[in-house]
Amino acid sequence: MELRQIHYFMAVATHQNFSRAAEHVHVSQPSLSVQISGLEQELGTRLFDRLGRKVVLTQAGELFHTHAERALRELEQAAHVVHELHGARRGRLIVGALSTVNSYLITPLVTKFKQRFPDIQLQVHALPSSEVVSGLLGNRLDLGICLLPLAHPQLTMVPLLEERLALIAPPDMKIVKKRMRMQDLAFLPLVLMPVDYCLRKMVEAECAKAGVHPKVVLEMSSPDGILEAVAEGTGATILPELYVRPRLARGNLQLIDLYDPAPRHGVGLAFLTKRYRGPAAEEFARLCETTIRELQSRPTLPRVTAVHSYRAG
Amino acid sequence: MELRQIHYFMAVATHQNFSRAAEHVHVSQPSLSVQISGLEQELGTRLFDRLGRKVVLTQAGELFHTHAERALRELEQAAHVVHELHGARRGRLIVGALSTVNSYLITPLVTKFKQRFPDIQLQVHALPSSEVVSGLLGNRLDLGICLLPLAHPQLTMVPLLEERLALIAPPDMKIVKKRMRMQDLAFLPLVLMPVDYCLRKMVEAECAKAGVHPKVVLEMSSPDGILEAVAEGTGATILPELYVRPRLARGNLQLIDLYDPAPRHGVGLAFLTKRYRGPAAEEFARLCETTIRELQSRPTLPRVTAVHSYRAG
DNA sequence: CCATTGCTATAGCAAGAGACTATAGAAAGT
DNA sequence: ACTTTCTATAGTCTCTTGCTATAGCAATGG
Repeated sequence: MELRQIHYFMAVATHQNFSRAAEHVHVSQPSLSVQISGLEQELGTRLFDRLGRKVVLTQAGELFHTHAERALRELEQAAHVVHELHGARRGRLIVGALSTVNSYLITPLVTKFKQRFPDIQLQVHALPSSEVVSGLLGNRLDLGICLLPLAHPQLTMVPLLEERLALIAPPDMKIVKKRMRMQDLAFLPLVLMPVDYCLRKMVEAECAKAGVHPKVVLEMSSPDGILEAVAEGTGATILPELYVRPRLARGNLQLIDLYDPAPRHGVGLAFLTKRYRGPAAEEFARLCETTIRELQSRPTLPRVTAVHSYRAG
Repeated sequence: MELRQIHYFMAVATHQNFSRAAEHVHVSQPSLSVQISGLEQELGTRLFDRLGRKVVLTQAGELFHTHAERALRELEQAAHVVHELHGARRGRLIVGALSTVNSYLITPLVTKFKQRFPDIQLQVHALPSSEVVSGLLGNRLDLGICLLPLAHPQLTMVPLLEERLALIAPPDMKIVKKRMRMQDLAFLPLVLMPVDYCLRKMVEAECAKAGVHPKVVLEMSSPDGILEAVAEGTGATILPELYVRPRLARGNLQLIDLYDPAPRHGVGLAFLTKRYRGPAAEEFARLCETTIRELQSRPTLPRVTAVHSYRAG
């Protein structure tokens, strides 16, 4: 059974006439006759009664017609949904992002994305860098935002920005200057993430580079919780500057640059190299870069208060 | 879009591997690759992510898959129902039959037919001969049983039987012999069908042949009503012998043969010559002939009392 | 009653689509 | 580094399908 035969069949059924049906499907009448009779032979039954002037469906033809019509509709639908997807008017985009990046980058990004592609189902999961990677490899994520450097044969990395870590101290803590050496951290009580967290490991790595051993007085698993603890004077902490900056507005925290060496790390966009990402993902990636440019041009970003319709699991 | 492409697509989707899919659909791997990439090109999107070891559907592929699967199911169904029809396990047969023939031939015939083809939807309409013909020409009937002779260029007639008309008289009417000349009808009060009925015309035609003018004392449009009137002594009537015979059992009617000339007419099976009739109609025609042979071998047929599930409109 | 018209089926020929073999090229496993 | 596994490409050949011309059949009109 060939799709061509089905199309011809439908044409004859509607026009009740081989010659006109042939015109309608842009073939010669004999070609159409041959195809129809081929179909009839394959099915073992006449589908049309050739009654001289008119051609009408037999019972078999009628039964066949109902199903054939539905089949063609389904194929049309199949092509249609794919084209909708291509125009990004349909589809699903699953992104995994570092939780800190999530808070300052994703929030405005999602707003823009939803404006442009209101019908794309967007999911943004806050995940540690390792799970972003495994999610990409396991095909559970379309895009990932994770730490650099990362060299994996199956993944492509696009560097997005450099995150600087800054010291966050309670307002009453007396700091000599607006800057502090990494070595001076050794005498400071710190509130940090638990040891199995990515952010903690990064802080420890930076301290190790400077040859200091941080004095941890409290471990909390949520960055916001840590900031509250700091605001209450429990100690200082070290967090990505971009993450903390919008939270400084309330005035109960002070931000101190660290140096010698300045703690920083790259953040990049990752995806499976061989995987076809689709227009929605491409656009998301583009929006990432423009959003970052905007963030960097406005050092003190006002807190975004809009409610976003994305799920962060 | 070709059906071949859809089949190959489904195979790759299920096996997640081009080579094995190719084996499964009995083509070489390159042929399958070409077809898939042709489909992708036509749709403007990748349908599969070739991830080295595995091949998985893209989002577009998944969307396409659901519809493609349904389309294939519909086509399977289309072929299936046609085959069911071919095996006479499905379908509809619409027969138009003369009302008199209807009563004695169709009743046992329907019983047999329903036994052999329980799933065929059978409709038997009691119609005058002219409407049988127009019904066939208008494609509203699959088969017809009508009067002979009938020569129509589009219709094929198969003679089935000769119906003899007989005089039916009340039991108290004194008849000299069991036979009566047509001429003697002139003095008999008759109960006949109204003039626009086929049966009435036939009776008048037979009388005309014998040169007599029937004396009609009552007109009724139902043969059974006529018989009741005759039984009550209103007059005699003329009806097909086969129709009346099973109704003689009650003993309130007597049947007298007519002769000189014997009134008779042929009855035949009719259908559109060019129309494909299908196995159900073929079988119905065969059953007609066997049933008639049975009827003629048992001159006094017992009244069939079974309830039949056919509609007579 | 013959000729014409309208429609479908068949025959023969030309072009194109698809299938196959061989092979390149990339990635995963040993 | 080598081998294996898998997909993509190139070239050749065959089969399918399309086309034109025409036969054949029924209905219609002069």
